[in-house]
Amino acid sequence: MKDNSGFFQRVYEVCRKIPEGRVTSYGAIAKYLGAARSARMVGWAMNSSRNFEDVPAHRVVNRNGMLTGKSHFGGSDAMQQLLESEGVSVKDLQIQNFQKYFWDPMKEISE
DNA sequence: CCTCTGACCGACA
DNA sequence: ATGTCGGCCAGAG
Repeated sequence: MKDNSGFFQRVYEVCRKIPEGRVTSYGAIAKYLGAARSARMVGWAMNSSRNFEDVPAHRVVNRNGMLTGKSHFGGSDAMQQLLESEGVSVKDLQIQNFQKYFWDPMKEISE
């Protein structure tokens, strides 16, 4: 529904819709975009997202609730700190009650 | 222009 | 249950 023909732009859009204190997985976003097998690119899109501050990549983790991309946040626990700051419990790069904080774009975003 | 890799996920042995 | 492999799109060399 946008002239953004790029796959990345769609990922950014969904990420921006992620509510504060909520997290989602790469696969969920990819699935929402209709490319569950392209989950790898979702994470990669996030890498490029560092050019766009509007994209909270720290709210995006892998399917296990693990902060796999934490290493890309400057090498520090910035990602974990951000999540905890939003009320998300994180232990050793792993989100506690991940299912509870999980935010599914497919369910929340119904267009 | 061609090749390879990348913050993943799911299937198969 | 654990380990390995393939797959998708896009950008960099």
